[in-house]
Amino acid sequence: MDNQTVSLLLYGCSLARDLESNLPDLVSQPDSIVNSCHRIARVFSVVQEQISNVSVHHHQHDAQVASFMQLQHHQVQQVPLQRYSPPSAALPETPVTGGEAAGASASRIAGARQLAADSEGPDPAGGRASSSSSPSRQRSRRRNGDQVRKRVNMEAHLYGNPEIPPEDGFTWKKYGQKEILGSFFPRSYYRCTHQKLCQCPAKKQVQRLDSNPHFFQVTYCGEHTCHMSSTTPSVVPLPIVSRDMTDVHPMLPQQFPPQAPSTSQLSAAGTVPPWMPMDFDGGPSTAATRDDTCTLLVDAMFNSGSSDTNSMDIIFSSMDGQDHQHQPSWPDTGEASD
DNA sequence: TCGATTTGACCCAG
DNA sequence: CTGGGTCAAATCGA
Repeated sequence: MDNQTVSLLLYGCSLARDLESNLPDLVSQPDSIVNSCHRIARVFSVVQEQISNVSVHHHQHDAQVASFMQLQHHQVQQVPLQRYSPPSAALPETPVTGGEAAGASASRIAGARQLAADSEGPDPAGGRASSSSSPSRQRSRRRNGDQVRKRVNMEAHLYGNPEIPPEDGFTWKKYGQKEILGSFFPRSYYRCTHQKLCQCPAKKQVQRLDSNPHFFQVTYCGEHTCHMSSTTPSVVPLPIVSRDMTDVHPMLPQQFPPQAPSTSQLSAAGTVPPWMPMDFDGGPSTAATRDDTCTLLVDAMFNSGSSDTNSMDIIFSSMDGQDHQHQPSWPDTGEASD
C-alpha cells in the first residue's frame, strides 16, 4: 500500500470522525448525513480498490485510479497518464498570470503533473439559513487581472488535523470558500489580515490536492505591502520545490518533461530535516534539493524579517530563480509560465 | 464585545 | 450561460 493510498485512507477516517463528532447536530439534517456518508463511502471505496489492486501491475493501478477520477470528475485532462505523486513528491511552484483562471490552470497542472485528477465537486455546502443580500448590491469584483500569481504546494501539518492548511508566516483572514468544479476539495480564499490597516493587497487561495489530500496548493496573489508577518509558525511549512519529474514519476518516459533538469543540476549537500518525510523513491539528490530549498525558506522566513523586506518576496524570488533555471516547460498543458 | 469564520448570494470574465 | 472570485449577514468563539 503506497503513501497515496494511506493518505486517502486517513482522509476517509477524518471524514468519518467529522461525521461522528457532528452527528448530534446533523440528526435533523438527514441530507447532510447522506452526503457525508456518500463522500466517505467513495473515499473508502477507492482505498479498497487500490489496496485490492496493489499487487497488480502498476498500469492497472493507474487505470484504477484514473477510472475513479473519471468517475469523480467532469473533466479529465488530456495529459499523459501518470502515477500519483507520493505525499512528499515535489510539484514545482508555478508563477501564474493573473489573467489565467486559477481553477482551470490549477487543474491542468495537477492533471499534467500528477494525474488527470479533477473531480466533481463534493457535497453541496451544508444547509444554512441563507444570508440575505441586498438585491441592489453593486460591487466591483474586478479580478486580479494583471497580478502575478505564485503557486506553491505545501504539505499539511504532519501532526494534528491535516485539513488545516500550513502556515506561511503571514496572518490571513478567510473571506470565502467555494466548491470548485472538477476539484474534490473546496477552495478557500484568504486575504491579508492587515488589508484594511495597510491596504495590503495580498491574497491567497488554498486548495487541497485532489490526488493527495495531505498537500495543499497555495496560490498567492498580490504582494504584501504590510510587511507584518505573524509570529513564527509552529510548524514550518513545506513548499514543494522544483525537481526532476522523472524522479517523481519513475514510470514517465525519461524525456518527459523534455527540459526537465537532471537531479545533479539540483543537487546540494545536506540531510533531510526530521519534519520532512522521505518519499518513495527519494534519492539523495532529491532529499538534498528539498533540504537546500527548505533551509533557504526557513532562513528567509525567520532570519530575513527585516521591516523593509518581505519574507515571502525572498522566498519567491529565490524560488523564481530556481524555477527559471529548472522549471520545465510542460507540453500539452497550455500553462502560462509568466 | 469583537474579530474570525461560514456560507448563500451576487458579480463578472470568458 | 457557467463557474470562479468576492461580498456580507449570520454565526462562532475567545
